[in-house]
Amino acid sequence: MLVPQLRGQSVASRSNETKQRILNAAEQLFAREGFAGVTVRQIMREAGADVALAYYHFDSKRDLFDAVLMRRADYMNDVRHAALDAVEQRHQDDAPTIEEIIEAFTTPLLQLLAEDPDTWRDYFALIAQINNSPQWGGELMTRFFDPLVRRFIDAIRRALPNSSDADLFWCYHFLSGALTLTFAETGRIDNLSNGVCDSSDMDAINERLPAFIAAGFRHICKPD
Amino acid sequence: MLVPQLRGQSVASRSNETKQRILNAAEQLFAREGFAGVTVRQIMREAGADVALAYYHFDSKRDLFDAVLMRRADYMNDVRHAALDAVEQRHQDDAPTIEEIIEAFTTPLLQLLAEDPDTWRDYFALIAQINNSPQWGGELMTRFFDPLVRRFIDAIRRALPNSSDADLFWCYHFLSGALTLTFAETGRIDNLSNGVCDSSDMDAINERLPAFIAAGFRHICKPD
DNA sequence: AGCCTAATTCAACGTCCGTTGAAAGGCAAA
DNA sequence: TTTGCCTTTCAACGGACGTTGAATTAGGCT
Repeated sequence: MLVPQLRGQSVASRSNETKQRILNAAEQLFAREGFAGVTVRQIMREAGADVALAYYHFDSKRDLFDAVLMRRADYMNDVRHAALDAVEQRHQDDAPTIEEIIEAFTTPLLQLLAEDPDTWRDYFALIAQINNSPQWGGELMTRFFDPLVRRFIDAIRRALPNSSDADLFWCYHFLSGALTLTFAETGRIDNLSNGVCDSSDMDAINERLPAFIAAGFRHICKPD
Repeated sequence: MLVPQLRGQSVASRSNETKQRILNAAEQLFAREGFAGVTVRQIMREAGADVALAYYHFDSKRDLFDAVLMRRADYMNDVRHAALDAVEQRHQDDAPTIEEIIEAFTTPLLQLLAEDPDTWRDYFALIAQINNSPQWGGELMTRFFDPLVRRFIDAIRRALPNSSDADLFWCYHFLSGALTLTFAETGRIDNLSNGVCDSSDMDAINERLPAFIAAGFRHICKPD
């Protein structure tokens, strides 16, 4: 099948562009106010398009919400899988340290932020809200992130042999809470510290979060 | 001024009872669906009272939301202040360990859950959502919890002398994320672990969370 | 040119929203 | 019994909600 030469802009790409504009507007607004706090009309006003167009490109408000999540989930998972690949590549004979594994879980997020701050800031804020919501947390986090998370926990299990599953899962849960709050950039730490700390200071986070978490794992996950 | 003998139920106490019924319904619903995900009509249906009554007892939906938060915040802060008092009482001459301080921050929450599970479960879920929301996180957490949190950080500072403020605030931030997610009981860890772990298993949390966090503090907050 | 399909606009649907003013009920004081 | 205050009900307001069907536009194909 031949791909036709496109003069100017094809219909399909025009459609995809508006779809992305809608997703961008939705991502930003959902991140700030949550699913219920945003109306389809607001989103389409922000996207500069007619309300009905939302329902041409997506089945429903809920479907649009899922599409916002889905759009970046695969890429984010790929980046983190690649980081863990690199660690395992480096340690084909010996075992990596937990620090290296945790860093493979966290530093890709910092890289994404460095590449395209505005985009990923909103996405991470959205993930934080979902992770902490009884409504979405159980289902959506599981759906989008379980395979990656399981692989990381397996890697940590090998780095801390004979740890119990319960210890590993609980420690991952603590990691998950610390990580999502930190990347949500709610402004909380800025207020609490009277400006000593800056939510968006990624170097400060990179210097502390992986080491903090690794120390916690090390302390809890010991051979039975 | 004389307090009149009340035959049956006084007007004032009748009023306070419905007010509490409204707050209970609001707490439960806000915890599950967030501020915007709940309507005043839903709340009043759940509370078994007329819609307009919400606006007799509270100024607005937002005011009701604040009242839900405020109702338990003072008591919760008192319990945690008392726990830290006890630690400082025990260590008037020597310094307490970080473990003891962190436990004074976390175990009161477990006690509240043991006393009245249904009530506090919803409240903690609500706090978790607020803490992770860009909309509320900065302002509300600061308003309700800053004095207590500052006192705890001061105590940790004395237990880990010469730590930098930035280290202390960041480590507290990680604690905050881990703690609020853990007490939110979203069901996430149950799914992830295929039932190995149980969100509501407070013993499992008590055995791991304080030790995990203390190890993190110890590792990061070292003399300059 | 004319057709076909995909993309977009327009106008509207029924429903529910947060909120309010006025009326009704209940109970203590006089 | 009447008065007066506190609490609760009733009915409604204007507006915004999620969603839809039909009409319009735009662009590639023959």
